[in-house]
Amino acid sequence: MFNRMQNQIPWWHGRFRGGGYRLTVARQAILNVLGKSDKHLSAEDIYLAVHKVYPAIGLTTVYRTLELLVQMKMVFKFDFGDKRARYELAEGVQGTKHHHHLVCSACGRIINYTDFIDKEIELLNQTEKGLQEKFNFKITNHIIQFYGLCDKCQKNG
Amino acid sequence: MFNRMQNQIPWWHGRFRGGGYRLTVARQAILNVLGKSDKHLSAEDIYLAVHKVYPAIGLTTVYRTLELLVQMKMVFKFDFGDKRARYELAEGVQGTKHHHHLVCSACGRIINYTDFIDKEIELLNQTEKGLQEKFNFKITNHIIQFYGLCDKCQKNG
DNA sequence: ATTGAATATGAAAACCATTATCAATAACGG
DNA sequence: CCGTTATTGATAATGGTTTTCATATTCAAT
Repeated sequence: MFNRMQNQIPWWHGRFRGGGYRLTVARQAILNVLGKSDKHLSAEDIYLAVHKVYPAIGLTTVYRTLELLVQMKMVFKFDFGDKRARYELAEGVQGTKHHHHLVCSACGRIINYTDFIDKEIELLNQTEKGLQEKFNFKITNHIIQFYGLCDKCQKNG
Repeated sequence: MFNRMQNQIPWWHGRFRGGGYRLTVARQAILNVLGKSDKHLSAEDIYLAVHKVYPAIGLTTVYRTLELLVQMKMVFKFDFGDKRARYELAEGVQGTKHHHHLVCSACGRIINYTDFIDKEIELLNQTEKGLQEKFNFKITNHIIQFYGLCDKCQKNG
């Protein structure tokens, strides 16, 4: 019973070993950061958070690991138009819910919303099916995003 | 009747002068390129096309002009995930139809589609209204895009 | 536990689309 | 035609992301 937490194999162990990848300190640290955050972290955000616990882990490794995690479909990569990529745990991983984003063009604030999602998904599925048939395109993913001004920026603008 | 084409004031004349902007050779050349192309040009694509006719026009001017045109809402700027921005004439300008994009992740091919658009627009409008009310967000625009593999890349993959 | 082979990492340099700088040029109202 | 002021081009700078390459780590086999 003692030492249970430390020695327990984390849920992602199989995902790595199964894919032929090694389970390194850096990769676990990065996944931990992503798992604890409420999202939209840039590579540098993640680097800084990881750096507090493991100062030896470099920014290059963060980039490389994120690329790997995206490829493994454990992480989603987003572009909110502010020149830096943003990352968050993929839907389903660690109970992450499907959601879309609302981005303030002025201050960069990002709101996750899950409202109206059901209808969106439904339409998306229909459209995907239609597009697959018409263009013989095998659709793997989609992006839906809204841009605008948040309440604060409307007042200050 | 003679010289009619050359001397006619182009449709965009008023848009510039009305906004306090000058109607320069570079700006007209860039608009011409955008108007003749069937879309998704990068800044460099545009620069090269313009360069054939006006070798003196530099890449910097192309970037600056595109920025201006986007701000004037005459041009849309897109990101298809290949590190370079893409531009096309805005909806309504020169009869451009509203459409969305289907992007091949493998070869970068982009297909415009107008099918299913009506339902998409309808849903988007509903969602926008809902989001405005719930989050007090003033929505200005949206992005909807599908990614996948085109028929060729499915075979070669 | 130790070892060896292959993967993963860090520091630094390279990349490359886009922006900023600044002196020279062009647009256009008068 | 002139003068004012926006616009431009060459060049340098920026900054997030990738490459490079020598070193360190993982982990299966011993």
